[in-house]
Amino acid sequence: MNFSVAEENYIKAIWHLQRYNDDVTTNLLANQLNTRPASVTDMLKKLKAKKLVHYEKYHGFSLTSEGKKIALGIIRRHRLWEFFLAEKLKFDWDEVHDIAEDLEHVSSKKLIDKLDEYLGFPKVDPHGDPIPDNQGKMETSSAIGLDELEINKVAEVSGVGNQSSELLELLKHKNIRIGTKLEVKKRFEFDQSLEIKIRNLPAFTISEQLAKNLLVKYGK
Amino acid sequence: MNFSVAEENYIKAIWHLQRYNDDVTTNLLANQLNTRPASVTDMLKKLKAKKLVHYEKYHGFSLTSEGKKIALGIIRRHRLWEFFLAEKLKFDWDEVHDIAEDLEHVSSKKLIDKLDEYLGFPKVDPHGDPIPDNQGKMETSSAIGLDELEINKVAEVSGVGNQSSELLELLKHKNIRIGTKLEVKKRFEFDQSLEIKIRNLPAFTISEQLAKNLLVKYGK
DNA sequence: AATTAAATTTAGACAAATCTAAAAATTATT
DNA sequence: AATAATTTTTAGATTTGTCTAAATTTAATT
Ligand SMILES: [Mn+2]
Ligand SMILES: [Mn+2]
Ligand SMILES: [Mn+2]
Ligand SMILES: [Mn+2]
Repeated sequence: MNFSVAEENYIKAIWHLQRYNDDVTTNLLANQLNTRPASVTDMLKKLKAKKLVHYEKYHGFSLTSEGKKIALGIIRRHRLWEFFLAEKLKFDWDEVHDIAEDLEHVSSKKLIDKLDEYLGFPKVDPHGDPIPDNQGKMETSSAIGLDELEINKVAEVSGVGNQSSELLELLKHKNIRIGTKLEVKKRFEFDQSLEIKIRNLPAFTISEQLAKNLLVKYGK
Repeated sequence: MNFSVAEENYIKAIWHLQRYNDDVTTNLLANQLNTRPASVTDMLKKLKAKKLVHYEKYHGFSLTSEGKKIALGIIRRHRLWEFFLAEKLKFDWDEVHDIAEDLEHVSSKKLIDKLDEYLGFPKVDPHGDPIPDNQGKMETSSAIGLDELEINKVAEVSGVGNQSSELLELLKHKNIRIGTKLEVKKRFEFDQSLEIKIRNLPAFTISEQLAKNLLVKYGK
Protein backbone atom coordinates (compact mmCIF):
# COMPACT_ATOMS: atom_id res chain seq x y z
CA MET A 1 0.00 0.00 0.00
CA ASN A 2 0.97 3.60 -0.60
CA PHE A 3 0.71 6.46 1.87
CA SER A 4 0.32 10.20 1.53
CA VAL A 5 2.96 12.61 2.77
CA ALA A 6 0.64 13.61 5.61
CA GLU A 7 0.08 10.01 6.65
CA GLU A 8 3.80 9.30 6.56
CA ASN A 9 4.58 12.33 8.69
CA TYR A 10 2.06 11.19 11.29
CA ILE A 11 3.38 7.63 11.33
CA LYS A 12 6.96 8.78 11.74
CA ALA A 13 6.06 11.27 14.46
CA ILE A 14 4.19 8.63 16.44
CA TRP A 15 7.16 6.28 16.12
CA HIS A 16 9.57 8.90 17.45
CA LEU A 17 7.29 9.89 20.31
CA GLN A 18 6.79 6.25 21.30
CA ARG A 19 10.53 5.91 21.79
CA TYR A 20 10.64 8.39 24.64
CA ASN A 21 7.10 8.50 25.99
CA ASP A 22 5.16 5.79 27.78
CA ASP A 23 1.98 6.88 26.15
CA VAL A 24 1.66 9.19 23.20
CA THR A 25 -1.25 11.59 23.53
CA THR A 26 -3.28 13.54 21.03
CA ASN A 27 -1.94 16.84 22.34
CA LEU A 28 1.66 15.64 22.29
CA LEU A 29 1.38 14.55 18.69
CA ALA A 30 -0.42 17.74 17.67
CA ASN A 31 2.38 19.71 19.23
CA GLN A 32 5.07 17.65 17.52
CA LEU A 33 3.48 18.14 14.10
CA ASN A 34 2.54 21.79 14.58
CA THR A 35 -1.06 20.99 14.04
CA ARG A 36 -4.29 20.99 16.07
CA PRO A 37 -5.60 18.17 18.26
CA ALA A 38 -8.73 17.97 16.13
CA SER A 39 -6.60 17.24 13.07
CA VAL A 40 -4.80 14.50 14.95
CA THR A 41 -8.08 12.84 15.85
CA ASP A 42 -9.15 12.96 12.21
CA MET A 43 -5.92 11.35 11.06
CA LEU A 44 -6.00 8.69 13.78
CA LYS A 45 -9.31 7.49 12.38
CA LYS A 46 -7.75 7.16 8.95
CA LEU A 47 -4.68 5.37 10.24
CA LYS A 48 -6.86 3.04 12.27
CA ALA A 49 -8.92 2.20 9.18
CA LYS A 50 -5.64 1.30 7.47
CA LYS A 51 -4.61 -0.81 10.48
CA LEU A 52 -1.50 1.25 11.17
CA VAL A 53 -2.50 2.27 14.68
CA HIS A 54 -4.43 0.74 17.54
CA TYR A 55 -6.89 3.40 18.60
CA GLU A 56 -9.90 3.57 20.86
CA LYS A 57 -11.31 7.00 21.24
CA TYR A 58 -10.44 8.77 24.49
CA HIS A 59 -8.13 5.87 25.34
CA GLY A 60 -4.91 6.56 23.48
CA PHE A 61 -3.19 5.03 20.50
CA SER A 62 -0.04 3.30 19.36
CA LEU A 63 1.46 1.92 16.17
CA THR A 64 0.52 -1.60 15.10
CA SER A 65 3.37 -3.83 14.01
CA GLU A 66 2.47 -2.95 10.42
CA GLY A 67 2.61 0.72 11.43
CA LYS A 68 6.06 0.24 12.92
CA LYS A 69 7.25 -1.44 9.75
CA ILE A 70 6.07 1.50 7.68
CA ALA A 71 7.72 3.90 10.13
CA LEU A 72 11.05 2.13 9.83
CA GLY A 73 10.86 2.38 6.07
CA ILE A 74 10.40 6.14 6.29
CA ILE A 75 13.20 6.46 8.83
CA ARG A 76 15.46 4.39 6.60
CA ARG A 77 14.83 6.75 3.69
CA HIS A 78 15.28 9.82 5.86
CA ARG A 79 18.59 8.72 7.33
CA LEU A 80 20.05 7.41 4.07
CA TRP A 81 19.33 10.77 2.43
CA GLU A 82 20.86 12.56 5.40
CA PHE A 83 23.97 10.46 5.00
CA PHE A 84 24.08 11.20 1.29
CA LEU A 85 23.68 14.92 1.85
CA ALA A 86 26.42 15.10 4.46
CA GLU A 87 28.85 12.61 2.96
CA LYS A 88 28.55 13.26 -0.75
CA LEU A 89 27.15 16.78 -1.06
CA LYS A 90 29.12 18.11 1.94
CA PHE A 91 26.17 19.61 3.74
CA ASP A 92 26.66 20.56 7.36
CA TRP A 93 24.97 18.37 9.82
CA ASP A 94 22.35 20.95 10.84
CA GLU A 95 21.19 21.40 7.22
CA VAL A 96 20.46 17.82 6.26
CA HIS A 97 17.36 17.19 8.32
CA ASP A 98 14.99 19.63 6.63
CA ILE A 99 15.91 18.47 3.14
CA ALA A 100 15.64 14.80 4.11
CA GLU A 101 12.21 15.64 5.47
CA ASP A 102 11.09 16.03 1.86
CA LEU A 103 13.26 13.38 0.21
CA GLU A 104 12.02 10.71 2.62
CA HIS A 105 8.63 10.76 0.90
CA VAL A 106 9.98 9.65 -2.46
CA SER A 107 9.21 6.05 -1.90
CA SER A 108 10.69 3.98 -4.71
CA LYS A 109 12.06 0.87 -3.01
CA LYS A 110 14.60 0.31 -5.74
CA LEU A 111 15.86 3.88 -5.45
CA ILE A 112 16.51 3.50 -1.75
CA ASP A 113 18.17 0.12 -1.99
CA LYS A 114 20.45 1.38 -4.76
CA LEU A 115 21.23 4.52 -2.80
CA ASP A 116 22.08 2.35 0.21
CA GLU A 117 24.45 0.29 -1.90
CA TYR A 118 26.02 3.38 -3.48
CA LEU A 119 26.67 4.80 -0.02
CA GLY A 120 28.30 1.57 1.11
CA PHE A 121 25.48 0.41 3.43
CA PRO A 122 26.13 3.00 6.14
CA LYS A 123 25.13 2.00 9.66
CA VAL A 124 24.51 5.45 11.13
CA ASP A 125 23.37 8.84 9.87
CA PRO A 126 25.29 12.11 10.37
CA HIS A 127 23.76 12.54 13.84
CA GLY A 128 24.82 9.07 14.92
CA ASP A 129 21.35 7.60 14.63
CA PRO A 130 21.18 4.05 13.29
CA ILE A 131 19.92 3.43 9.74
CA PRO A 132 17.47 0.53 9.35
CA ASP A 133 18.52 -2.00 6.71
CA ASN A 134 16.24 -3.08 3.89
CA GLN A 135 14.58 -5.53 6.26
CA GLY A 136 13.82 -2.74 8.74
CA LYS A 137 16.44 -3.94 11.22
CA MET A 138 18.84 -1.56 12.87
CA GLU A 139 21.46 -1.55 15.59
CA THR A 140 20.13 -0.77 19.02
CA SER A 141 22.57 1.75 20.33
CA SER A 142 24.44 1.07 23.56
CA ALA A 143 25.29 4.76 23.76
CA ILE A 144 25.05 6.67 27.04
CA GLY A 145 25.19 10.38 27.76
CA LEU A 146 28.70 11.71 28.34
CA ASP A 147 27.40 12.94 31.71
CA GLU A 148 27.06 9.29 32.77
CA LEU A 149 30.51 8.21 31.62
CA GLU A 150 32.92 6.89 34.23
CA ILE A 151 36.03 8.90 35.04
CA ASN A 152 39.19 7.99 33.12
CA LYS A 153 37.55 5.53 30.73
CA VAL A 154 38.12 6.16 27.03
CA ALA A 155 34.93 6.43 25.01
CA GLU A 156 33.96 7.40 21.50
CA VAL A 157 31.39 9.99 20.54
CA SER A 158 28.64 8.12 18.70
CA GLY A 159 25.78 10.58 18.45
CA VAL A 160 24.11 13.74 19.67
CA GLY A 161 20.98 14.44 21.64
CA ASN A 162 19.83 17.20 19.32
CA GLN A 163 20.79 18.46 15.90
CA SER A 164 20.59 22.21 16.27
CA SER A 165 23.05 24.48 14.51
CA GLU A 166 23.88 25.90 17.95
CA LEU A 167 25.15 22.53 19.13
CA LEU A 168 26.97 21.99 15.85
CA GLU A 169 28.70 25.35 16.15
CA LEU A 170 29.88 24.57 19.66
CA LEU A 171 31.17 21.13 18.70
CA LYS A 172 33.01 22.53 15.70
CA HIS A 173 34.70 25.07 17.94
CA LYS A 174 35.74 22.39 20.40
CA ASN A 175 36.80 20.04 17.61
CA ILE A 176 34.46 17.27 18.66
CA ARG A 177 32.68 15.16 16.06
CA ILE A 178 31.17 11.72 15.76
CA GLY A 179 34.04 9.24 16.14
CA THR A 180 36.12 11.47 18.42
CA LYS A 181 37.73 9.50 21.27
CA LEU A 182 37.79 11.20 24.65
CA GLU A 183 37.78 10.60 28.38
CA VAL A 184 36.38 12.44 31.38
CA LYS A 185 39.13 13.48 33.78
CA LYS A 186 37.09 15.22 36.43
CA ARG A 187 33.52 16.10 37.37
CA PHE A 188 32.94 19.39 39.20
CA GLU A 189 30.17 19.08 41.73
CA PHE A 190 29.36 22.78 41.74
CA ASP A 191 27.81 22.88 38.25
CA GLN A 192 28.31 19.30 37.01
CA SER A 193 30.73 20.56 34.40
CA LEU A 194 33.29 18.05 33.13
CA GLU A 195 36.97 18.27 32.36
CA ILE A 196 37.61 16.16 29.29
CA LYS A 197 40.65 15.16 27.32
CA ILE A 198 41.01 14.27 23.65
CA ARG A 199 44.15 12.26 22.91
CA ASN A 200 47.17 14.33 23.95
CA LEU A 201 45.56 17.71 23.48
CA PRO A 202 45.28 19.95 26.52
CA ALA A 203 42.26 19.14 28.70
CA PHE A 204 39.28 21.50 28.64
CA THR A 205 35.92 21.91 30.31
CA ILE A 206 32.42 21.40 28.97
CA SER A 207 29.05 22.21 30.52
CA GLU A 208 26.63 19.68 31.93
CA GLN A 209 24.16 20.61 29.20
CA LEU A 210 26.65 19.81 26.47
CA ALA A 211 27.67 16.56 28.17
CA LYS A 212 24.05 15.40 28.22
CA ASN A 213 23.76 16.00 24.50
CA LEU A 214 26.85 14.01 23.64
CA LEU A 215 26.26 10.29 23.31
CA VAL A 216 29.26 8.02 23.78
CA LYS A 217 30.12 4.35 23.65
CA TYR A 218 32.91 2.63 25.58
CA GLY A 219 35.91 1.87 23.39
CA LYS A 220 35.49 -1.45 21.62
CA MET B 1 7.17 32.00 -4.22
CA ASN B 2 6.54 28.31 -3.70
CA PHE B 3 4.45 26.03 -5.84
CA SER B 4 2.50 22.84 -5.21
CA VAL B 5 3.36 19.57 -6.90
CA ALA B 6 0.22 19.90 -9.03
CA GLU B 7 1.10 23.43 -10.12
CA GLU B 8 4.64 22.37 -10.97
CA ASN B 9 3.41 19.46 -13.05
CA TYR B 10 1.12 21.76 -15.03
CA ILE B 11 3.86 24.34 -15.59
CA LYS B 12 6.31 21.73 -16.78
CA ALA B 13 3.75 20.08 -19.06
CA ILE B 14 2.85 23.40 -20.67
CA TRP B 15 6.55 24.13 -21.23
CA HIS B 16 7.09 20.79 -22.94
CA LEU B 17 3.98 21.11 -25.12
CA GLN B 18 4.98 24.62 -26.16
CA ARG B 19 8.21 23.25 -27.57
CA TYR B 20 6.49 21.17 -30.21
CA ASN B 21 3.09 22.78 -30.64
CA ASP B 22 2.22 26.17 -32.05
CA ASP B 23 -0.62 26.56 -29.64
CA VAL B 24 -1.22 24.47 -26.58
CA THR B 25 -4.85 23.64 -26.05
CA THR B 26 -6.88 22.67 -23.02
CA ASN B 27 -7.52 19.21 -24.44
CA LEU B 28 -3.89 18.65 -25.32
CA LEU B 29 -2.75 19.54 -21.81
CA ALA B 30 -5.50 17.45 -20.22
CA ASN B 31 -4.36 14.51 -22.29
CA GLN B 32 -0.71 15.04 -21.40
CA LEU B 33 -1.47 15.12 -17.68
CA ASN B 34 -4.02 12.32 -17.71
CA THR B 35 -6.65 14.62 -16.37
CA ARG B 36 -9.88 16.22 -17.55
CA PRO B 37 -10.28 19.43 -19.54
CA ALA B 38 -12.36 20.92 -16.71
CA SER B 39 -9.46 20.40 -14.30
CA VAL B 40 -7.13 22.14 -16.71
CA THR B 41 -9.41 25.16 -16.89
CA ASP B 42 -9.50 25.31 -13.09
CA MET B 43 -5.73 25.21 -12.86
CA LEU B 44 -5.26 27.78 -15.61
CA LYS B 45 -7.21 30.26 -13.52
CA LYS B 46 -4.88 29.64 -10.58
CA LEU B 47 -1.75 29.94 -12.70
CA LYS B 48 -3.06 33.12 -14.28
CA ALA B 49 -3.70 34.60 -10.83
CA LYS B 50 -0.06 33.82 -10.02
CA LYS B 51 1.05 35.41 -13.29
CA LEU B 52 2.62 32.22 -14.60
CA VAL B 53 0.44 31.98 -17.71
CA HIS B 54 -1.21 34.38 -20.09
CA TYR B 55 -4.79 33.19 -20.37
CA GLU B 56 -8.01 34.56 -21.83
CA LYS B 57 -10.86 32.14 -21.67
CA TYR B 58 -11.70 30.38 -24.91
CA HIS B 59 -8.61 31.97 -26.47
CA GLY B 60 -5.72 29.79 -25.41
CA PHE B 61 -2.84 30.21 -23.01
CA SER B 62 0.95 30.24 -22.80
CA LEU B 63 3.62 30.59 -20.13
CA THR B 64 4.68 34.08 -19.08
CA SER B 65 8.41 34.71 -18.84
CA GLU B 66 8.11 34.10 -15.10
CA GLY B 67 6.32 30.84 -15.88
CA LYS B 68 9.13 29.81 -18.20
CA LYS B 69 11.68 30.57 -15.53
CA ILE B 70 9.85 28.35 -13.07
CA ALA B 71 9.56 25.61 -15.70
CA LEU B 72 13.29 25.66 -16.35
CA GLY B 73 13.94 25.31 -12.64
CA ILE B 74 11.79 22.18 -12.51
CA ILE B 75 13.41 20.78 -15.65
CA ARG B 76 16.84 21.46 -14.18
CA ARG B 77 15.95 19.47 -11.08
CA HIS B 78 14.41 16.67 -13.10
CA ARG B 79 17.39 16.23 -15.40
CA LEU B 80 20.02 16.54 -12.69
CA TRP B 81 18.29 13.80 -10.72
CA GLU B 82 18.05 11.67 -13.87
CA PHE B 83 21.76 12.12 -14.38
CA PHE B 84 22.46 11.19 -10.77
CA LEU B 85 20.29 8.07 -10.98
CA ALA B 86 21.91 6.84 -14.17
CA GLU B 87 25.48 7.87 -13.49
CA LYS B 88 25.85 7.20 -9.77
CA LEU B 89 23.15 4.69 -8.92
CA LYS B 90 23.48 2.79 -12.22
CA PHE B 91 19.83 2.88 -13.15
CA ASP B 92 18.92 2.05 -16.71
CA TRP B 93 17.85 4.90 -18.81
CA ASP B 94 14.19 3.87 -18.96
CA GLU B 95 13.89 3.76 -15.17
CA VAL B 96 15.11 7.22 -14.28
CA HIS B 97 12.24 9.32 -15.53
CA ASP B 98 9.54 8.12 -13.16
CA ILE B 99 11.71 8.53 -10.09
CA ALA B 100 12.91 11.97 -11.19
CA GLU B 101 9.25 12.87 -11.61
CA ASP B 102 9.01 12.79 -7.81
CA LEU B 103 12.47 14.07 -6.93
CA GLU B 104 12.02 17.16 -9.11
CA HIS B 105 9.53 18.54 -6.60
CA VAL B 106 12.02 18.72 -3.74
CA SER B 107 12.84 22.31 -4.30
CA SER B 108 15.76 23.30 -2.09
CA LYS B 109 17.92 25.55 -4.26
CA LYS B 110 21.02 24.72 -2.28
CA LEU B 111 20.40 21.00 -2.67
CA ILE B 112 20.22 21.26 -6.44
CA ASP B 113 23.23 23.51 -6.80
CA LYS B 114 25.29 21.19 -4.62
CA LEU B 115 24.06 18.16 -6.51
CA ASP B 116 25.03 19.88 -9.77
CA GLU B 117 28.51 20.52 -8.43
CA TYR B 118 28.83 16.97 -7.12
CA LEU B 119 27.91 15.60 -10.53
CA GLY B 120 30.48 17.84 -12.22
CA PHE B 121 28.00 20.25 -13.84
CA PRO B 122 26.73 17.81 -16.47
CA LYS B 123 25.43 19.39 -19.68
CA VAL B 124 22.98 16.69 -20.76
CA ASP B 125 20.77 14.13 -19.04
CA PRO B 126 20.82 10.38 -19.80
CA HIS B 127 18.44 10.90 -22.73
CA GLY B 128 20.66 13.56 -24.28
CA ASP B 129 18.42 16.45 -23.21
CA PRO B 130 20.22 19.59 -22.09
CA ILE B 131 20.32 20.48 -18.38
CA PRO B 132 19.62 24.16 -17.57
CA ASP B 133 22.34 25.76 -15.43
CA ASN B 134 21.58 27.58 -12.20
CA GLN B 135 20.68 30.66 -14.24
CA GLY B 136 18.15 28.69 -16.27
CA LYS B 137 20.32 28.72 -19.39
CA MET B 138 20.87 25.61 -21.45
CA GLU B 139 22.41 24.57 -24.73
CA THR B 140 20.04 24.69 -27.66
CA SER B 141 20.60 21.42 -29.39
CA SER B 142 21.63 21.36 -33.03
CA ALA B 143 20.61 17.72 -33.20
CA ILE B 144 18.65 16.35 -36.15
CA GLY B 145 16.89 13.04 -36.66
CA LEU B 146 19.11 10.30 -38.06
CA ASP B 147 16.55 10.01 -40.87
CA GLU B 148 17.64 13.48 -42.04
CA LEU B 149 21.36 12.77 -41.94
CA GLU B 150 23.33 13.02 -45.18
CA ILE B 151 24.82 9.86 -46.62
CA ASN B 152 28.44 9.13 -45.69
CA LYS B 153 28.82 11.89 -43.12
CA VAL B 154 29.99 10.83 -39.66
CA ALA B 155 27.71 11.95 -36.85
CA GLU B 156 27.38 11.31 -33.14
CA VAL B 157 24.25 10.11 -31.36
CA SER B 158 23.26 12.92 -28.97
CA GLY B 159 19.80 12.02 -27.83
CA VAL B 160 16.61 10.05 -28.33
CA GLY B 161 13.12 10.96 -29.36
CA ASN B 162 11.50 8.87 -26.67
CA GLN B 163 12.65 7.12 -23.56
CA SER B 164 10.68 3.91 -23.61
CA SER B 165 12.18 0.66 -22.41
CA GLU B 166 11.32 -0.76 -25.85
CA LEU B 167 13.63 1.73 -27.55
CA LEU B 168 16.30 1.18 -24.90
CA GLU B 169 16.14 -2.57 -25.43
CA LEU B 170 16.58 -2.19 -29.15
CA LEU B 171 19.49 0.21 -28.79
CA LYS B 172 21.20 -2.06 -26.30
CA HIS B 173 20.89 -4.94 -28.74
CA LYS B 174 22.35 -2.88 -31.56
CA ASN B 175 25.09 -1.46 -29.31
CA ILE B 176 24.06 2.12 -29.89
CA ARG B 177 24.21 4.63 -27.06
CA ILE B 178 24.57 8.37 -26.60
CA GLY B 179 28.01 9.28 -27.89
CA THR B 180 28.16 6.49 -30.47
CA LYS B 181 29.67 7.70 -33.78
CA LEU B 182 28.04 6.38 -36.94
CA GLU B 183 27.31 7.13 -40.56
CA VAL B 184 24.48 6.35 -42.96
CA LYS B 185 25.69 4.32 -45.94
CA LYS B 186 22.46 3.87 -47.82
CA ARG B 187 18.78 4.78 -47.72
CA PHE B 188 16.28 2.24 -49.09
CA GLU B 189 13.38 3.94 -50.79
CA PHE B 190 11.01 1.01 -50.34
CA ASP B 191 10.60 1.40 -46.59
CA GLN B 192 12.97 4.27 -45.81
CA SER B 193 15.18 1.90 -43.84
CA LEU B 194 18.83 2.88 -43.46
CA GLU B 195 22.06 0.96 -43.68
CA ILE B 196 24.37 2.36 -41.04
CA LYS B 197 27.94 1.72 -40.01
CA ILE B 198 29.62 2.11 -36.63
CA ARG B 199 33.43 2.43 -36.88
CA ASN B 200 34.75 -0.71 -38.54
CA LEU B 201 31.98 -3.01 -37.44
CA PRO B 202 29.89 -4.69 -40.13
CA ALA B 203 27.13 -2.46 -41.47
CA PHE B 204 23.53 -3.19 -40.49
CA THR B 205 20.05 -1.94 -41.18
CA ILE B 206 17.66 0.04 -39.00
CA SER B 207 14.02 0.95 -39.53
CA GLU B 208 12.76 4.40 -40.40
CA GLN B 209 10.96 4.52 -37.08
CA LEU B 210 14.18 3.92 -35.16
CA ALA B 211 16.06 6.45 -37.28
CA LYS B 212 13.50 9.14 -36.47
CA ASN B 213 13.99 8.49 -32.76
CA LEU B 214 17.76 8.80 -32.89
CA LEU B 215 19.03 12.36 -32.65
CA VAL B 216 22.49 13.01 -34.03
CA LYS B 217 24.94 15.88 -34.39
CA TYR B 218 27.56 16.24 -37.10
CA GLY B 219 31.04 15.38 -35.83
CA LYS B 220 32.70 18.43 -34.19
C1' DA C 1 -25.95 32.16 -43.03
C1' DA C 2 -27.63 28.45 -40.57
C1' DT C 3 -26.58 24.17 -38.62
C1' DT C 4 -23.62 20.82 -36.67
C1' DA C 5 -19.55 19.42 -34.36
C1' DA C 6 -15.79 20.15 -31.33
C1' DA C 7 -13.51 22.50 -27.71
C1' DT C 8 -13.81 24.94 -23.58
C1' DT C 9 -15.80 26.62 -19.48
C1' DT C 10 -19.10 26.64 -15.58
C1' DA C 11 -21.89 24.53 -11.99
C1' DG C 12 -21.98 21.59 -8.55
C1' DA C 13 -20.04 17.61 -6.08
C1' DC C 14 -16.33 15.02 -3.71
C1' DA C 15 -12.00 13.45 -1.13
C1' DA C 16 -7.98 14.84 1.60
C1' DA C 17 -6.19 17.53 5.07
C1' DT C 18 -6.69 21.12 7.74
C1' DC C 19 -9.02 24.60 11.03
C1' DT C 20 -12.24 26.84 14.95
C1' DA C 21 -15.68 26.45 18.26
C1' DA C 22 -18.52 23.62 20.89
C1' DA C 23 -19.57 19.21 23.12
C1' DA C 24 -18.20 15.08 25.52
C1' DA C 25 -15.18 12.26 28.23
C1' DT C 26 -11.52 11.73 31.34
C1' DT C 27 -8.60 13.21 35.13
C1' DA C 28 -7.51 16.08 39.02
C1' DT C 29 -8.94 18.73 43.02
C1' DT C 30 -11.51 20.07 46.55
C1' DA D 1 -18.49 12.11 45.51
C1' DA D 2 -19.15 16.43 43.44
C1' DT D 3 -16.96 19.99 40.92
C1' DA D 4 -13.42 21.95 38.17
C1' DA D 5 -9.80 21.56 34.84
C1' DT D 6 -7.85 19.26 31.07
C1' DT D 7 -7.93 16.43 27.18
C1' DT D 8 -10.11 14.61 23.36
C1' DT D 9 -13.63 14.30 20.01
C1' DT D 10 -17.37 16.04 17.02
C1' DA D 11 -19.69 19.39 14.03
C1' DG D 12 -19.28 22.24 10.56
C1' DA D 13 -16.11 25.18 7.44
C1' DT D 14 -12.32 25.93 4.29
C1' DT D 15 -8.65 25.07 0.74
C1' DT D 16 -6.67 22.37 -2.96
C1' DG D 17 -7.23 19.53 -6.67
C1' DT D 18 -10.07 16.68 -8.91
C1' DC D 19 -14.39 14.89 -11.32
C1' DT D 20 -19.12 14.58 -14.24
C1' DA D 21 -22.66 16.67 -16.63
C1' DA D 22 -24.51 20.64 -18.59
C1' DA D 23 -23.94 25.11 -20.77
C1' DT D 24 -21.36 28.16 -23.64
C1' DT D 25 -18.29 29.55 -27.18
C1' DT D 26 -15.68 28.82 -31.22
C1' DA D 27 -14.75 26.26 -35.49
C1' DA D 28 -16.27 23.49 -39.34
C1' DT D 29 -19.81 22.07 -42.72
C1' DT D 30 -23.46 22.20 -45.26
MN1 LIG E 1 8.39 14.55 6.21
MN1 LIG F 1 19.27 12.23 11.58
MN1 LIG G 1 6.30 15.62 -11.41
MN1 LIG H 1 15.32 13.03 -19.48
